[in-house]
Amino acid sequence: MSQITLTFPDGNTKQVPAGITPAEVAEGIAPSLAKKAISATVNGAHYDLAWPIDADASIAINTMQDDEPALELIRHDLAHVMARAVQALWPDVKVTIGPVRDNGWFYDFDRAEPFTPEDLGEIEAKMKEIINARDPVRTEVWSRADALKYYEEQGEPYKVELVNRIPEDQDIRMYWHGDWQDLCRGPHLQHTGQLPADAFKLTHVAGAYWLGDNTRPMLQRIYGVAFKNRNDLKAWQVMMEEAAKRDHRKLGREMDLFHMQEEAPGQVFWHPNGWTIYTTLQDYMRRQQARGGYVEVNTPQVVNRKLWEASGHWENYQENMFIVEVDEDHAREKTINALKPMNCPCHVQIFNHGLKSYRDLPLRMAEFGSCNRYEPSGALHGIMRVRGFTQDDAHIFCTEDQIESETKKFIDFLAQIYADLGFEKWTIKLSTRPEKRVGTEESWDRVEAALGNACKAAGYDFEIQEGEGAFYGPKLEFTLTDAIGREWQCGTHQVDPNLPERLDANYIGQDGEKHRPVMLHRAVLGSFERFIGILIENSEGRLPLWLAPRQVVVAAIVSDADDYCREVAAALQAKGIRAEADLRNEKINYKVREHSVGKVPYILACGMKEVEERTVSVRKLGEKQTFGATLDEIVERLTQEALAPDLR
RNA sequence: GCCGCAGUAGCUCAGUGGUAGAGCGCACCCUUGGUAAGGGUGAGGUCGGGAGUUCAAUCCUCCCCUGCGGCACCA
Repeated sequence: MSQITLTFPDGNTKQVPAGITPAEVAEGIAPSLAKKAISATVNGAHYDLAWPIDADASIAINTMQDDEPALELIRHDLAHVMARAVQALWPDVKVTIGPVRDNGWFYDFDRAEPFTPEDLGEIEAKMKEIINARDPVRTEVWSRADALKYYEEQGEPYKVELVNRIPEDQDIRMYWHGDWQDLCRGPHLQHTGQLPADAFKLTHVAGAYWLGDNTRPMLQRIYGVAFKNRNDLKAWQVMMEEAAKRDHRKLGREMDLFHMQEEAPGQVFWHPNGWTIYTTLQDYMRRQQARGGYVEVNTPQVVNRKLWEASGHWENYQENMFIVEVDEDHAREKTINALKPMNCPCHVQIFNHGLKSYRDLPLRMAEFGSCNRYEPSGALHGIMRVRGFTQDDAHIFCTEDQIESETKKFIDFLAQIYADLGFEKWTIKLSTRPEKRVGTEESWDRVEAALGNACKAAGYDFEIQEGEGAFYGPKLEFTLTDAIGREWQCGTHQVDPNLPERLDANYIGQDGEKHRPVMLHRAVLGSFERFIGILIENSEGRLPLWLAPRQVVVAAIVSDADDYCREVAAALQAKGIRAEADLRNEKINYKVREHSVGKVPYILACGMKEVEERTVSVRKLGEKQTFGATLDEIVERLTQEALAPDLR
């Protein structure tokens, strides 16, 4: 048998027979390592301990100390253990697929009856039995014909389909957990006893389409989470509770920001507090846009179908549009209109009004554009996914040569805004040409390169999302990370040569001839509704002072201080601070608690001591320690602190 | 849109085949209290909407609406 050379992480090499398995390699190093081993990393690929190595390779034996392979295997093996438990409890259930995802895994089953929460408890118990049985995990490579025959006999139609979907040149691998078997590419642990019986939890059940295709049957999906040990599971549970505390729907109620009701699904009733955040943010964006060289416009809500036909929305986007018919009784003839789902066609109308010269380009046209989209009912979520919303939208009309510099300028613009709003960490994704597309290869080459170059020029790396661009052009997506590590895609920047073509936009070039401009669709926040939701969740309602709807409450400790409290509040209000006096017949404890729960950044308490000294006792949100300040000092301090970041 | 779950006072929730309760909030009274809930009294509900079963429905059945968790969607 021929020899191969294995290279270990410490640089040592060893001659071994070809076809050796990582399990044997581990055994050769130390029997204790062989026992602890969970998998191997061979030439960078994750290997099962039972897979033979046929050629020279670098190898590292993994144990539970190695986080990434350990979690991958724990979650993946638990997916199989769960499927086995389900079939043990309900033999008629058909198994499908069960990948690792997020902090755990899911597995989809075909079962007439949905699973109940009680079922989940039973499944968990059965899984623990399986883990405790320490069943060996075995792997075998089967022929396609054998696999098909086996699954047909077993009555597992989904597995038959999966086998048929495996590419011809790929091995068909079967894994046995004890006497239960599943189709899987592996790798897996040595035996189920390596799984942590106390560090996993089945979380919920949900419907999911087979292969993610809404024309295929809906299956029952069970989600689970798993970690290396019980403490990590607990940490995850704490994290989930933290996330629940930040829920903007809950905070929106507690802070009296907005409400929604069934007569207007997917639309927001902004209360005074919430609307203050909204307008403050909008004022800030308006100043930024003015600085960024944008002109602001405003366009109609209800627009005749003819324009949507011309723009292509009628054909491609009608499902998502609110259609408005005007009846003969009211109009001379029946017309069909739609609420605008996007602003771009209207912006082209403004561009087209009057002749444009190359000297007008780039023309950056911004609108706080109120749009309505008939989003599918299941998609609605608080103020994050709504049917009526306002975008911080703009379209940059420019030449193809200007795309790169305009893109860079936009990235700089967006970076400043994200920084001002407290988001330090964000990433860029570049989506490239999809399979179905318009335009020449050469123009896609040029435009994709322009976007990439602009990112680099602005000093940012980007990740490529192959084939995820729009049919008319590539796009950049800007995703920010919030305080608890969740990601939100907000900013977008899309190159569109198509709409100017469809709506016949043109400008007169230096040569005196008509030319077609390109449009860049771009947004920084996305929508005010969603972005405010993100701001709330990111800050847990503790918005920075300049954005807080109620910035200061002046709370009277005794009623003899009422007049002074009014005076303090008035002095702050005179400086533009959103201050109010709380003169209610309540104890200071009560007032402090209520305004703390209400996330008011500053409480200024005043009793007779403060009245006599003309001071205030300052309590900052989240801090137990109070401090004293004179009236003049606190007015000066808060006036400075309450300035928007761009006005400091 | 699809699967599952839910909808009772402003909020959080309990409850029953004979039309309903708590805590918080709200109003009024007492209390003037020094940094996260002082005490008392009171008002407040077509039990999401419609239909059906029943002597009787908030409760059982069906349809619809809305919300929640996913899936799909996000030209």
